[in-house]
Amino acid sequence: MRPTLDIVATDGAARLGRLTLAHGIVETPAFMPVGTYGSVKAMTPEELDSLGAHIILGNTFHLMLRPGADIIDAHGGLHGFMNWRRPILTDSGGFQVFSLRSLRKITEEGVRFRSPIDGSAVRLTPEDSMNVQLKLRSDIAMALDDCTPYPATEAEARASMERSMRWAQRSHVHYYGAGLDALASAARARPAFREPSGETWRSEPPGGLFGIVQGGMYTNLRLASLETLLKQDFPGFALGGLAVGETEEERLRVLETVIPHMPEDRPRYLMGVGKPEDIVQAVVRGMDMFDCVIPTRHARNGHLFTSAGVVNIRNSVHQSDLGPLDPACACYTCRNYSRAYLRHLDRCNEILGSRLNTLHNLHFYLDLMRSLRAAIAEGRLAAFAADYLSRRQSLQNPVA
RNA sequence: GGUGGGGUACCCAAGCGGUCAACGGGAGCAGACUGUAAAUCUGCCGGCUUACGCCUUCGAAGGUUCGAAUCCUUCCCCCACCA
Repeated sequence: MRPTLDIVATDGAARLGRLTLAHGIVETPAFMPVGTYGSVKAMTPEELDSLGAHIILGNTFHLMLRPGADIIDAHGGLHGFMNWRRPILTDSGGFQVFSLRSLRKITEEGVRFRSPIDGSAVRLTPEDSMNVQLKLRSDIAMALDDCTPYPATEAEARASMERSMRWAQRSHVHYYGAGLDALASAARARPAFREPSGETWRSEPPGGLFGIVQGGMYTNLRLASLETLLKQDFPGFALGGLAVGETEEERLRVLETVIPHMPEDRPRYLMGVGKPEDIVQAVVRGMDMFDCVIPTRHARNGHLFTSAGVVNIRNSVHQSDLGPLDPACACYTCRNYSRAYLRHLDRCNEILGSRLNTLHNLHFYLDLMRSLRAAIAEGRLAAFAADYLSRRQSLQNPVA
């Protein structure tokens, strides 16, 4: 099913939308928790659902290496494999081109990696990535891109971007050509996955492919990249290669340059971003979708987001604090446990600590998205954002 | 009572004449983390000091030596086995 976006309301450049996907509707602006290995670390699907997650991420590269696309395919796709019935977006492996750059070599054909698991040689071409994503049957697949590192010279950024554009075209041709049709009919012919409980269910066929704008911090390259992608019929567009070390000013300049040229009727996805204030800044400028490991990873590292700023629950000041993490928070963790207990769990390396912290941080992020959507619906986003950003600012630089 | 093995910083533990304020772990304290090789990583971790550096440490007390955590003597503790 092709992803389609209905704009419900706008407020300045910001949009409130309903993104219809094969496995359900996603209200935008949306935050997508990251579940690299077919699991949003420490969370069950039921918990994600109760937190209000409408869509989550999976990763092509890592799932291809382990357990392999065929095992997931045999479960009717990633949905059946991980028991998550709502939409899934899969990253193409493009981020691993960036994050695993010490283990890979780029050629025109694609990327050759040394597997981070066992060191063996792994090939990932745009066609390989599409084949895997089709087998995962994600609602949204991403084109294989070359995520440009920062800093990069203009020549480097241009070469990288142009390669991403050639790969995007190959991704599109393969995904919508032989791939999608073949997979869709193969999926229809295969018996439904039978769960251990006895319940059977058939996952929907793959959904659609998003293109990814690259070009580093060079606005001319960014615009050229978008222009190239627009020549093909992508149902959505992403901005990649951001939040890789650049300044906020540079990132916002790229957003403000590119967004006005993006199709209004297609979802806009800012990949890998970010901190709560980064998301607010991007929503104000017209972005619809976000993902980031920060809420989940930071949770496991004791770094918790609250209405009064960031709390490092490992710090000794919380040792005997009987109060909740955030009195203003309605999440399960804040309603039931003291800071002293959360610190204790962290210090003892108890799994429950990771779970309660993750529950809280994801609640914080998803609640922020609900607030942003409400503000857009009510036409008061500018005031909401100004207030939010100034409050965050003052929390980071307290006036002693 | 006898024989053997030990006592090192908050804990465990290496070191066995100088390059030792003393390897490693752990604990403790702080920091980092943005499409997850991350329940990870980094720094500090005897005292004073921003640092250079200085001072006090390796069961206790003596001794040998230019120099001792390291060698010798005595003593005090702990462990194992034997009586």
